[in-house]
Amino acid sequence: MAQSAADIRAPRRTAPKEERQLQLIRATIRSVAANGLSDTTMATVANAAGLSQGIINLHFRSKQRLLVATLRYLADEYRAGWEQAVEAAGSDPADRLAARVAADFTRPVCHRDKLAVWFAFWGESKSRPTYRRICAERDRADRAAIVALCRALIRAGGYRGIDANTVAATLSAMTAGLWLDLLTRPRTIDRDQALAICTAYLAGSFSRHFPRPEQGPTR
Amino acid sequence: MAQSAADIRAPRRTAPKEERQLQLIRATIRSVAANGLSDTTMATVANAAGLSQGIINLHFRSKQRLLVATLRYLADEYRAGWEQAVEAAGSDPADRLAARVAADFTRPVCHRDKLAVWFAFWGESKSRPTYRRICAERDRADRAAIVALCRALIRAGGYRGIDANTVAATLSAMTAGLWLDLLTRPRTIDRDQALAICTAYLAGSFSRHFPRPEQGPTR
Amino acid sequence: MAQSAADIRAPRRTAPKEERQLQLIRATIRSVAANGLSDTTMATVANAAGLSQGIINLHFRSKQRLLVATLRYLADEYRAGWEQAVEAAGSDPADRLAARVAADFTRPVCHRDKLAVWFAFWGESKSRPTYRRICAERDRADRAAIVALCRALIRAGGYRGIDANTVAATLSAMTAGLWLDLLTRPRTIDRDQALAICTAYLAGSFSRHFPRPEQGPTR
Amino acid sequence: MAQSAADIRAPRRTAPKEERQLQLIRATIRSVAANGLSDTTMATVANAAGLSQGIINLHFRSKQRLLVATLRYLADEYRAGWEQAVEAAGSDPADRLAARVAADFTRPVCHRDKLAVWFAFWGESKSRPTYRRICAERDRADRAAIVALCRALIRAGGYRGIDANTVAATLSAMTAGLWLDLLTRPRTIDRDQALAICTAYLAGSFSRHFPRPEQGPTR
DNA sequence: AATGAATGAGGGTTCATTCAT
DNA sequence: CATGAATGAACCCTCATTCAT
Repeated sequence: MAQSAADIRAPRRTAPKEERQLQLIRATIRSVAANGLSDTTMATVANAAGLSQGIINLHFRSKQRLLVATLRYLADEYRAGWEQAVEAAGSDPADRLAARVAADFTRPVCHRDKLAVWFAFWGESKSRPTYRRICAERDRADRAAIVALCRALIRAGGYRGIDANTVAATLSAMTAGLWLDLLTRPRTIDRDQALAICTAYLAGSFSRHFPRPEQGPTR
Repeated sequence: MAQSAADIRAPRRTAPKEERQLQLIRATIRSVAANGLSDTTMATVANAAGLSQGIINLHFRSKQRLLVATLRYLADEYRAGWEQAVEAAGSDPADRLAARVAADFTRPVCHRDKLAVWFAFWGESKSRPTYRRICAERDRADRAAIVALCRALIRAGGYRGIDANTVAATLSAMTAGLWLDLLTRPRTIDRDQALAICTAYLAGSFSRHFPRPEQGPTR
Repeated sequence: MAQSAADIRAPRRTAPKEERQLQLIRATIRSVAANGLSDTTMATVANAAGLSQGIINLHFRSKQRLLVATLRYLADEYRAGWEQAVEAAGSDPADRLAARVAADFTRPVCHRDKLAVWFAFWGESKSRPTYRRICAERDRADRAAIVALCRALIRAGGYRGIDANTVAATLSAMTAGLWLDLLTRPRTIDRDQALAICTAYLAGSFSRHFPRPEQGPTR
Repeated sequence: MAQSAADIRAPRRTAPKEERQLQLIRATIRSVAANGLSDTTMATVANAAGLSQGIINLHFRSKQRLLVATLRYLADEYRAGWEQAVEAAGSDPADRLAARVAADFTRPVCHRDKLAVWFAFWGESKSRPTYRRICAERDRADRAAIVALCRALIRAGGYRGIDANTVAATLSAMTAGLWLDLLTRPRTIDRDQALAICTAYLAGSFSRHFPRPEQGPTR
C-alpha cells in the first residue's frame, strides 16, 4: 500500500531472509527435477534462482543443509495440503477419507518436479539417516491420520471384516506407486486417472459409500 | 579351431569378462545402497569390488555406462524372477497371479540394497532419458503381463465388473509403494507383511479365489 | 562555538575515526595471534573487534592496508617504547644501554600476541616488499641507536677492543632469538629470564659496568 | 648404469613416491619464499613443481599435511646438518662447538628461501599446535646438544664462572636473530658476517680457545 | 558512520578418465 | 588383463569487496 514505485521497478537487491530461502528451495526443486540429485550443484541451483553462487552458503551454510531444508519443505507442504483438505471436507467420514486420498493428487503436491525430488531423496535415504528420519516421520504421521480416517468410516458405516491398518497401508502404498507412474510414464497416466484407481479401491472396500466407477482407466 | 596356444593356456577367455562385469555391477549396487547415487564414485565401486581404480573404465568405458548396465541388470533380474515364478506356478490363473505378486517380495528381488538402487534411478529418471526409457520399458512389459494374468483369472473365475487394467495398475502401484516402506521404514514392515497386504487386496477383488486373511498386518 | 546541537549530543566527531582504526588494529593483532596470518580474515578481525563486516573496508579501504597499518603500528609502538625508556634512564651510558635492552622485554612490547604478529610479518617479508621495507627501516633506526649507545659506553668506560657494531648486532640478534623462544616455548622461558641472558652478555662485554650475575637462567 | 635412453629423454611420468614428495616439498619451500605462506596455494606449489593440481592431494592428502611435511623436512635437514658437522669436527671440544655454530650458517641450511619458511611457520606457531610442537621439539634437542658441547668445553678448558645454559641460550638466540637479518636485510649482512658475530661472542666467552677477531663486521 | 546482504573470483579438494607399466 | 600414478575439470565453499539501506 505504502510501497514506493522504486520497490516495484527493480527486484530488490536484498530480500527478507525467509523469502530468499524459499526462493532457493524452489530453485533446488527445479534443479533436482531437471538435472537429477547427483547433477544438482550449487551453480545449477543458484542459476535456477537467478542469484549468485555464494548466496546458498550465505543462507544455508552448506549444500547439504539446503537439501535437507528442501526435503523438509516438501514434507511440510505435503502434510499441510492434506490436513487442510481433510479439514475442508467437513465431518462426514467418507468425505474426509475421499478428500485425504484426493489430496495426494492435487496440482501443487503432485507436480512432476516434486515427485522427482521425492524419489531422489528416497533413493538416498538408505545412506542418509537424516533423509530417512524426515521421510519416516512424514510417513508415520501420515499413516496414523489415514488409519484414523478409515477407522471412523468403518465405525460410522458399520463395516465388518475390514482392517483399518491394511486399508491405510494399501492406500499409502498406492499413492507412492502411482506417483512413480506419473513420474516415469507421464504419457500413460495423469493425475485424474491415478485418483480414479484409488477411488476404485475405495469402492471395493467401502462399497456403500463409494460408487463403483463405470470405466477403469485406459492401459 | 584357429585358437592360438596362448588362448588355451589362460583359463577361459570370455567368461572372466562377463564375470568381472557382474562383479562390478554387484559392487555398484552395494555402493549405491551404502553411499547413495551421488556419493557413489569409481573409487567406492572399485573398492566394494576389491579391485583397482582403472578397472571400471576398462570394462565399461565410463561411469555412466556402468550405471546404465546396473539398471539394466536390475530390470532383467526382476523380469526373469517373475517370469520364472509364474511359469513354475502351473496353469491355474489364480496360482499364476498369486505367484506373480509374490515374486515382487522374494529375497533376491526385494533386497533392501536393490530397492535403494531402484529409487535412486527413479529419482534421476526425469532428467535422464536413458534411465526413464529402461524403467518405462520394464514397467510396460510388466504391466502387460499382469493385465494378462488378471484377464485370465477374470475370465476363468467369471468375475463381473472387474477391470483388469485397474487391478493391474493397483497391484503395480502397491508393489512400488510397499517397496518404499521396506526401504525407508524397515522396522515397521517386512516382506511377508508387504505380501500380505497385496494378498488382502486380491482377496477383496477375487473373493472366490483368495481367502480373506484372518488378521491384517500391524501398523 | 559554531557547533550545531547535533555535534554536541554525539561525543566527539573526529576522534572516533582514529579510535576505530586503533580498535581494528588491536583486533587484527589478536586475530593473527589466535588464527595465524593466513587464517586471519576480515570476518575474524571484525569479530574480534565486535564490529560488523563492512567496517574494515570503510576505515582501511582494503585488508592489505589494514595489515600494513598493523605492522606500522607495531613498529611505531616498539620504537616509542625504547626511545622513551632510554630517555627516562638519564644520562649515564650504562644505564641508557641497560634501559634500551630492557625495553625489548617489557610487557606491552613483548606480549606474546605481538611476537606472533612480528614473526608472521617477517615470514611474509621476503615476498612483500612493503613489509620488508617497514621492518628494515625499523631495524636500521634501531640498530643505529644501539650502536650509538654502545659507542657512548665504550668511550665513557674506556673499553678497548670492543666493536660497537658487533655488540649492537649481537644484542639485536639476541632480542629476536629470545622473542622466538618466548613465542614457541613459553614454558621454558619468561621475560625476566630472557632479559637476564641479555644482561649476562652485557656483563661479559662491559665487565666494569654490569655485574656478572650469580646464577644463570634455568634451562 | 643400466638406464635406458628412454628414461633419460623424457622425465618419467611416474616417479617413486618419496621422490615426488620431496619434489613437492621443495616446490613448497620455493613457493612460500616467493609468495608468502598465506599466498601459497595448491596451484603455486604444483606450478613450482611443474606438476598438475591434483598431485598434492594424491601424495599428501591435504595442503595442511604438505605444510607439516615441509616443516618436518626443514627440521630434519637442519638437525642432520649440525649433527654431521659436529661429528666431522673430531673430538676437540672447541672444534666441535665451532662446527656446531658454523653449521647454522652453511649454504643449504641458511638459504634465504628456507629462512623465509622458518619465519612463516614460527609466525603461525602460536595458532597451530602442530607447528609449535615440531618447532619446540627441534629447539629442545638442539639446545640440549649445544649445552652439552659448551659443558664439554668448559670442563676441558677449565673455565670458571661460565654457565653452559646461558651460553647455549645466547648462541641459539643469536642464530635466530641473525637469520632474521639475513632474511629481511640481505644487503647489510651475509652468512660469513653472521658467523663472525657468533665467533666474536665465543671469543668473548672462551677466550683461550677462540681468537678475538681483529675487525668486527660493518654495520 | 555503520550495517550486513549480496557478489563472484579463487581457494582446497574430489574424481572420472587416461596411460605407462 | 590389470594396475595405480597422474591429470585437470568441476565441485563446494570461503572471503574480500561492494552497495543499498
